Amino acid sequence: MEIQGLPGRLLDELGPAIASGEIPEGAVLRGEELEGRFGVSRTVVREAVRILEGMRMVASRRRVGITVQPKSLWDVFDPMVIRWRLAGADRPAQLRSLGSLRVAVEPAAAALAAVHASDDDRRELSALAVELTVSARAADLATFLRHDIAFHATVLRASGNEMFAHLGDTVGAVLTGRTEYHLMPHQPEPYAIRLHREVAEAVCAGDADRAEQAMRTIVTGALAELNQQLG
Amino acid sequence: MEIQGLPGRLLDELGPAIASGEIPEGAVLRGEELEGRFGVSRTVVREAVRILEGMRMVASRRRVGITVQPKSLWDVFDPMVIRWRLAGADRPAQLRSLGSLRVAVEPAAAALAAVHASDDDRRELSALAVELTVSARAADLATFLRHDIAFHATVLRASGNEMFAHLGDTVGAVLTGRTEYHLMPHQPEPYAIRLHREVAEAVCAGDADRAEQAMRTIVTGALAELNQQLG
DNA sequence: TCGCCCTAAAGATATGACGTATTCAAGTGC
DNA sequence: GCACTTGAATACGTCATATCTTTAGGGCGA
Repeated sequence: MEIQGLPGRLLDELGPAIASGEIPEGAVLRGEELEGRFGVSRTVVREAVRILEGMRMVASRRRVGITVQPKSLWDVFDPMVIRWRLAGADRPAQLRSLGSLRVAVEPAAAALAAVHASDDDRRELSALAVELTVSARAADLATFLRHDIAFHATVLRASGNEMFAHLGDTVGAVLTGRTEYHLMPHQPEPYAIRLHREVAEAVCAGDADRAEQAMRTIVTGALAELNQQLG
Repeated sequence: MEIQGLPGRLLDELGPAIASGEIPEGAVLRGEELEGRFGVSRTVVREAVRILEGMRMVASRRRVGITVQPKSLWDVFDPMVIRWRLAGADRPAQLRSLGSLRVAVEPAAAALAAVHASDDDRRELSALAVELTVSARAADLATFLRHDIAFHATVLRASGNEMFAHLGDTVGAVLTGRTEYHLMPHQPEPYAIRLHREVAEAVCAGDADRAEQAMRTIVTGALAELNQQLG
């Protein structure tokens, strides 16, 4: 999943630093300076910079250096960018953006899943709904989170739309970030659990409308809770 | 917008070849072979490969070579990947995926735009709706397409959600691809034009529900038409 | 003051050398 | 005959250095 080798480690330094604004938009880095700062060779610096350039976070121009691009140009859908922003000062804004995206996408994915899901998908969804109920009742937040992530990822994957499917990891990151944010205060609400069961049942029954509605209730609720948490 | 220099040109060769399946999933390339095939140095090959690795289209392992990853791992939201797939054999599948994404995202964006749009945004939207009407009546498909792209991009940007905003270019690519696909047959339907005007009016009036509904009608109609075209 | 040209700065590319992980197979022992 | 070990071949990973290309910015002249 991660970029390997020294360029990867350089990215792990530079990416978060840029994403958090520590290296501000418009700042100019020089390749030679980075070589010295991180004690790596030119090759490594250039490959790392190329990757950042690929996500439009920096632009490299002769005679000028490597300039940090304005945020509005970044590939905000790149999983690495999302991870970096969630880990840094941008976390609230990133959670809000992702919250709206979830409200838009997940209900649609649930509706598609009700039509296109394979038998395996439906079985897995039912099983996850049960496990979700169990771990919630046991107040085991860690496994609850794990199953919750798997549940949403399964719905997205079962939609049959590759682009929706790829948001599975992103949604997982949101759920993780959200759980970390309010520091696992209390056990999950029974109402939310019931909605997850309803999504699973509706998908199994092929009822697109009911699946979509139930999922919409889940994600709009999550967004409302998020806005409340963030003020 | 494009990656510059020789690595960029290498990408323009490799990316489409992989995206179209000409270089199939699981295929193994050797760095040295690419040097020879394209007449460039190791430096260039490595930087291009790093970028492809960043989009998870290839993975480079010692003693093995550069292997093409399965499609399911690709960063399907990366603008470059989308462009390559739209240009090649994957175009129908990519258009379908993007169609569903539009149905999910654009109505939500229109609703948000009705609440968050700036005065400039509202003015621009109204102007574009007018120009859309004019160019449609004149059967000027080229400028109609240009205004249509600008219209949808403006709604997405006006939503205030950075992730929605970034889908503007992607939607533009879809509209362009769609126009090319059925070879600009007849002039745009008056009904669709009226819906665009309605979106603009609703956003200006701050009526989120009406904006969302009108936009939903537009994009579901587009998706239905697409499915009909593709069989 | 304006515009052209020159120079130096910094990235872009090429190349040679060495390091290192990984695969595959030969060889050895049981 | 089979399994385990070990070593060599291979292809990427990294570093260092040299040369080319572009271009910002200053200097020069009209």
